[in-house]
Amino acid sequence: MNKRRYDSEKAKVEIMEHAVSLFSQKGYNQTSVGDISTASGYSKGHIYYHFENKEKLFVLLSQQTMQDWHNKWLQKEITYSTATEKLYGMAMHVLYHYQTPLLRSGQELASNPKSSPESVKQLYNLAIVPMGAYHAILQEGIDRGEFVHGNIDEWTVLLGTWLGGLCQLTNTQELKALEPLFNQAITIFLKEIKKGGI
Amino acid sequence: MNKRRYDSEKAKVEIMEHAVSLFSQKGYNQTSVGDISTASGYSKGHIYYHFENKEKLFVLLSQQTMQDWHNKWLQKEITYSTATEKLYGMAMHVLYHYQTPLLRSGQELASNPKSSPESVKQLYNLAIVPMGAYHAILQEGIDRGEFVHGNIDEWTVLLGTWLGGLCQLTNTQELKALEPLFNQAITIFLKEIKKGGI
DNA sequence: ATTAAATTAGAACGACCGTTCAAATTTAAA
DNA sequence: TTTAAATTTGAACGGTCGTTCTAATTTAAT
Repeated sequence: MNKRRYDSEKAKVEIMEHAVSLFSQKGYNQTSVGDISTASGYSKGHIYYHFENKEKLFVLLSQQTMQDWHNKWLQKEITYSTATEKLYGMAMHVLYHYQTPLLRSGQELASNPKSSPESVKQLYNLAIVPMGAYHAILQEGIDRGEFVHGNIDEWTVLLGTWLGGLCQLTNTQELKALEPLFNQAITIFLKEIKKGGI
Repeated sequence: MNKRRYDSEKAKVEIMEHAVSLFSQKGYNQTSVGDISTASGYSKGHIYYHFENKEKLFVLLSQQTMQDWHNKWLQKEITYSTATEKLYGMAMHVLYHYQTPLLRSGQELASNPKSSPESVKQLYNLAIVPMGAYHAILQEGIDRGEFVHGNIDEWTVLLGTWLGGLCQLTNTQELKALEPLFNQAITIFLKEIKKGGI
């Protein structure tokens, strides 16, 4: 056994990893700082050395997770050539990479009157990220002549809520089994917006 | 001031009303029995005279709320003559009467490992009620020749998740403003299932 | 080698929460 | 009127949790 050396950054990363996992599994309120301490192997005091409080830690984790999701999408996006393909690709990206349980924990925090308004605001702002991605695809489809001209903002919300609703199924069903459902949603949605009829 | 008389049933009802309101506003974990006691004006001890514990109280409230929603729908349903009309009517019924905040609190309870498995099961069973209502409309549409023959179970899930996703918007937006969105979702969905093309 | 800063641990605190319990009050039956 | 049951209260308990604080340990600079 080597002599232990402090590596504060490694500790911070490990704490964050375990915290994400616990918040996703148990929700915000039911995950205690003690839980994170036990899981990560670092003391409670040490967690407060790295993070101001539990709330700020959670917000940071949520933002990072959402950023991660978006970055992965931007990488995958360039492998598709049409907006139609991108919609199907996005459905799979949401199904497999959208961290539904973590984001739902955010609703727990946001619905608590004791939470700081700033944190609540930051969590609500997270919803803008996926909506922006959907909007970009739809805009591209219109520009490329794949999709008809229509109320793009309304389309964005409709698509976003549908994918968001479908994501709730990931609690109780296997991801693989949900693929046809996600694809079918895109197919139906495309009938509305795609140029050239059925 | 009349001499006060015990009216246990009235007390029970009042406690339940305030509990529903609080669970909806603040979520399950963030609503304490003390909160319900203060709001209803009955002591904590009295709440436990009527209900075994907080968890059972919440499950009862959820079941009653869902039952209520369904009964109201059954009454309204008979005012529509076609399955197509019923779909639009159902969208409005969901928008205005589905108690999204309360039901979301159920996810809080269900995601807590300390919750009794029986309660969790009962909460999950609640989702069957609206799905059953959607299924009935789709079945009727097919039987009446309004809708094409298709995978009715898949349709049910797709419709249910879409309406469920749209309901999340009720947190941040006025109900009235959401009407066009709900209607548009039905319109798009109908393009997929309605007989006779576009 | 000395020293100041960075890092980590763990005890302790104060607050809150779900639940229990014994006692007080009211009701209804005898 | 007496008595037992139903109803209601409020104090109390045991537990948990977020946070703070002090002290110990390690690191890096002098």
